[in-house]
Amino acid sequence: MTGIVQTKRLLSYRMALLRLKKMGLKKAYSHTLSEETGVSAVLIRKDFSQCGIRGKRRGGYDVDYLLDELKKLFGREKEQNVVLVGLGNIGSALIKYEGYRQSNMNLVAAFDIDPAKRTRRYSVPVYSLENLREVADAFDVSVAILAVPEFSAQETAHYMVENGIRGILNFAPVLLKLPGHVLVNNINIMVEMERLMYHIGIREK
Amino acid sequence: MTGIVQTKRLLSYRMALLRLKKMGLKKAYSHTLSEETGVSAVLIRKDFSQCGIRGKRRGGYDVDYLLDELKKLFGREKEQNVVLVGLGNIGSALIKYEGYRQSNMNLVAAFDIDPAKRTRRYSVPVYSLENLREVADAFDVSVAILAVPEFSAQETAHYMVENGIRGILNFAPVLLKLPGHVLVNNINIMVEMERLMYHIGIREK
DNA sequence: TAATAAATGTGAAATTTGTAACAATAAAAT
DNA sequence: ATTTTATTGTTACAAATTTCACATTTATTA
Ligand SMILES: NC(=O)c1ccc[n+]([C@@H]2O[C@H](COP(=O)([O-])OP(=O)(O)OC[C@H]3O[C@@H](n4cnc5c(N)ncnc54)[C@H](O)[C@@H]3O)[C@@H](O)[C@H]2O)c1
Ligand SMILES: NC(=O)c1ccc[n+]([C@@H]2O[C@H](COP(=O)([O-])OP(=O)(O)OC[C@H]3O[C@@H](n4cnc5c(N)ncnc54)[C@H](O)[C@@H]3O)[C@@H](O)[C@H]2O)c1
Repeated sequence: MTGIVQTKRLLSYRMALLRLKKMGLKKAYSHTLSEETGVSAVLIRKDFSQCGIRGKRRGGYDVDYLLDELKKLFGREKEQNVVLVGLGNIGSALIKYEGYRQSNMNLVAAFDIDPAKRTRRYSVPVYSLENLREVADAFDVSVAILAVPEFSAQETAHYMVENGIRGILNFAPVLLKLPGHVLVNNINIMVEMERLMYHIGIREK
Repeated sequence: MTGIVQTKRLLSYRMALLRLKKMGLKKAYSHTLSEETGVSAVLIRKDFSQCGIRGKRRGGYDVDYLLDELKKLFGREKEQNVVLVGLGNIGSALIKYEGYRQSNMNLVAAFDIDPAKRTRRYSVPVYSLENLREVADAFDVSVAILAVPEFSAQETAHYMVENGIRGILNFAPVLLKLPGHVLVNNINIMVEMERLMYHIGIREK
């Protein structure tokens, strides 16, 4: 995968391919994938080429082969267990989400500081954060979703890292300050919303 | 703002500044903002410089001045009304979110195809999509959040655009095919999750 | 007041990312 | 069998983004 930093793009090809496969397609052309992902066809071919993924000239790419190759790049051999911290608005949406399996991951538990949230209403158990180490050890969890309020995000993240978490998908709109070995991926919904509104504004003029 | 495409970055400065201001800070240095946003200090200075925002050498930037300037760039004069389409897991998290105001926007209504979702439980009314045009006209709405299932996203988006929507924040993991004048910003939570897991995997080796 | 230190501001260089042009190949059509 | 067409693969180019080096300014200290 020399030279490509854009993991995101390859992952979006994979998603599109899964859709196409479900629709019964056996072959995919770079321009098909382009339509599905919004990435230019040339760039798609270049990405594949750089990853050592080859198609047939005029014959396109074989869908199963593509998915296999992408799986070699991204697919974790065993299913990856993840946990969710914070069962508020966003958290309870994520705990009910059913799409984890498709990405070969598995939500095994959630955690919340509020005892009232620790019900058996969900398909996975909800604990106090004190149990994180135990769960992380038992299920070999190193990745977590963080959906706690802004003001407690830093402290909570710190605690999580102390207890075995090395990767965080962070919904709180703050930059987490954590040891260098920890990887954070931020999702800032409001920034995305503002971006949208800004760019629409521009066009008005 | 010549030459900057990275609206996202400027918006993240703004968020950080609001936090710093709340904490009582009057001055901000590029390295302070760097710590808060993860963007390098030089780049921050360059961004500001290119936007015509000036600091004081050795004195840093005045927080209020910065916020004012950023408001000139991003701030819509009047509050922007937005709507939400799809009141499922994600949708009901977004309808309860309280942070819209901070970005000078206002969620005025939600829409769902399922009559059971059209309760008065929320602080904004929930309608059938048929009422979209009416609401959009009444509240001058041109931006919407789309949180319907993957399979109905395209059709729903199309309908929304026919009824006055020009900007969509899309949570469904598909590329929407819409007229050129419509702007879409995609949030793909599972791709972000996979990205995180992939990059953690790399480090293991 | 002079010296020092700490910040911003910026042109040039380096890096990264994306596009364009076109050669190579395979399938389809004639 | 030959020609045409559609598609991949690649090299060179262009654009954009980011970093580097350092000049400039201002505040602080001696
Ligand atoms: N809800 C949204 O639509 C939305 C939109 C954009 C950003 N966000 C961000 O996502 C994060 C979560 O938002 P939300 O609306 O779900 O918040 P919320 O207040 O509804 O939920 C937060 C949950 O975290 C729990 N919690 C608090 N401190 C904790 C701790 N130390 N350990 C474990 N659990 C703890 C609370 O009990 C609560 O259940 C926030 O940072 C918010 O800014 C949310
Ligand atoms: N829930 C998550 O954590 C999560 C995570 C990643 C991605 N997503 C994506 O976000 C989207 C929403 O997910 P969700 O879990 O909230 O789904 P959901 O099924 O819980 O909710 C979808 C809602 O949309 C409504 N709806 C369906 N068709 C409609 C139409 N034509 N017009 C108006 N409303 C309609 C349904 O009645 C339902 O209330 C999906 O595309 C999903 O893939 C969700």
